[in-house]
Amino acid sequence: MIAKQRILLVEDDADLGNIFMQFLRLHQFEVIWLKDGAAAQKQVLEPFDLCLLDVNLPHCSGFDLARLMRNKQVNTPVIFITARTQKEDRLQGLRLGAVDYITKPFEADELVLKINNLLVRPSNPITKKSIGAYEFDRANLELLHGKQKIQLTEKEADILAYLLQHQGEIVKKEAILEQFWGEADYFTRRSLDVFITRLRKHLAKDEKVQIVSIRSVGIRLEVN
Amino acid sequence: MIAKQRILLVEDDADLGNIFMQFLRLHQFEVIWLKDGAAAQKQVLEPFDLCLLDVNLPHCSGFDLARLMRNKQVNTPVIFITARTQKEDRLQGLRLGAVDYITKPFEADELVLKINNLLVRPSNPITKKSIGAYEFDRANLELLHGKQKIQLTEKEADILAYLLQHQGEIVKKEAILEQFWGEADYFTRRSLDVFITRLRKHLAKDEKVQIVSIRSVGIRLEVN
DNA sequence: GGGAGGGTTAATGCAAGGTTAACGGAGGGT
DNA sequence: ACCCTCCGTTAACCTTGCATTAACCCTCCC
Repeated sequence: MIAKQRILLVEDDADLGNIFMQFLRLHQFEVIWLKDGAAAQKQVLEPFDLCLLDVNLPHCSGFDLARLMRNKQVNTPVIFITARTQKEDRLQGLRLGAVDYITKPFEADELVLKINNLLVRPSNPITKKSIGAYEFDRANLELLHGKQKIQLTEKEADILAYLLQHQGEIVKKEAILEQFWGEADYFTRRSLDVFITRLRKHLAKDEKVQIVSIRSVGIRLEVN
Repeated sequence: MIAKQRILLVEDDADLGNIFMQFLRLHQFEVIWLKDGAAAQKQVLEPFDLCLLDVNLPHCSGFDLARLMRNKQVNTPVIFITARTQKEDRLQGLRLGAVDYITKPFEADELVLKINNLLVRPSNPITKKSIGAYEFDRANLELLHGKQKIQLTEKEADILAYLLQHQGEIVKKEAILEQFWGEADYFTRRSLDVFITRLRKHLAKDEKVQIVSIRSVGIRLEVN
C-alpha cells in the first residue's frame, strides 16, 4: 500500500473546516487542520503534498502564508480558499504560486477530483500489477520479488502483460504471435517458446505462479 | 537556459485558437496547435508538458482524447476548454484525469498563471537537488561532490534535470530528443549517447547513482 | 516406436549502445 | 581582426544485449 498523501488545511471557520476534513479523509487523504494562521506559519514549511489555505485568516492571511513559503523555497502546491470572486484577488493568489483556488461555497466532488489529479500524476502507480509473490511494473519493465528486481526486456514484458491480461484463460500462441510478431511461422513459434521458457525462469521463485501449456492448444498463466 | 515547456493545444475554433497561441507563445511556451481532433490522436501520446483540449471537437472530442491517453498510460496533465458550465460536464472532465478546466470566455492572465504554477513547480521545485552523494545545482549548472565542484554544460544540466525529474522511471530517448533537440534522427540520437556517457562519468564517484539503459526502450536514472 | 509438440540450452548475428577522439562553429577576449 | 577556448556534434571503433536460430532433449499419443 502506498502512503497516504498529506494535506495541510488552514481554515478558521469551524463548519467549513469540518466539511473539508470529512471529504478529504473520506477520500483517503491524511489531513492536518489548523484554525489559526499564526500557528500555521511553522507548519507550512513542513513537507506536505498539498496546502489548502483560506485567504481570510485573522492576523496572518493565506496570502501571507504562501509568501512565507515562497521566500523559504518551500514548493508545496497551494490551493486558496476564498469567498471573494474579484479577478484581482484570484490573480493575487495565483501570482503567489497557487495552482488553483476555490470559492465558497465549493463543490466537494470537484475539489477532490482536482486534488487527486494533481497529486496522483507524478508517479502513476497504476502500472504495477501483482502476480503471486511478484509485482510487475509494466512501465518500467520490472519484475519485483521482495527486494529483488528483475529487469525484463521489452518483448518479455509485452508477452507477460498479455498473459496477465488473460490470466487464468488459455491463450492461443497464434494470438500472441499475431500481436507481437505479425506472423506465425515455424521460426516465430519457436522464438515464442524460448520467451516462455525465459518467463518461467523469471517467475520460478513463486511456485504458485505457473505458465502451463495445453498441448496443441495454447498456454495459460495460473496464479494459485 | 531552461528548455521551453511544450504545450499541445487542440482547438478547432480559429479565433480562440489564435488567442491561446498568442498568449502562450508570449509567455515563453512552445505551442503545437492542432485544429482537428482526429489528427490529435497521435500527438496526445507524444511527450508534452501539458495538453489543452477543447471538449467540443468534431468527430473526436477532448474527452475522447483524454480517454485515449489514459488507456495508453500517458500521464501528461490535461486542462479542458469548455463552453458548458454544467457541473456534470466539468466532473466528467475531471474524472478523466484533468487537472483543471477553463470556460469560454476565459481569463488569459489566470490561465497563464495557473499553467506556470502547474508546470514550473513539479519540474523545477528548487534549484538544488541531491542525487546520491551529489548535490545538483540546476541554476548554476554545478554538480557538487563533497568539496569538489563539477561544472556542467548547459545541455548536460538540461538532460540531468530531465532524468532527475523522472528518477526511477524509464524515459524514452525520443522524449529527451524531442524536448531538447526538437527532432530524433540518427545523429541526434548518437549525440545524446555521448551526453549520457559524459553524465555517467560525472556521476561515477557514487556507484549508487546509475544511468542504466534498457535496450531499445530508454534509460533510467537510479539512486539506490 | 515414431512423429509431433513442446522445453531447454547454447550458439549466432546484428543492431543498439558505449567510448573516445577529432572536428568545427560560436563567442569572448585582447 | 585574430586567436583561443568551449562545447555540441560527428565519426570511428568497440562492446554488449537480445531476438533468433539451431540442436538436442523429453513426453504424449497414435
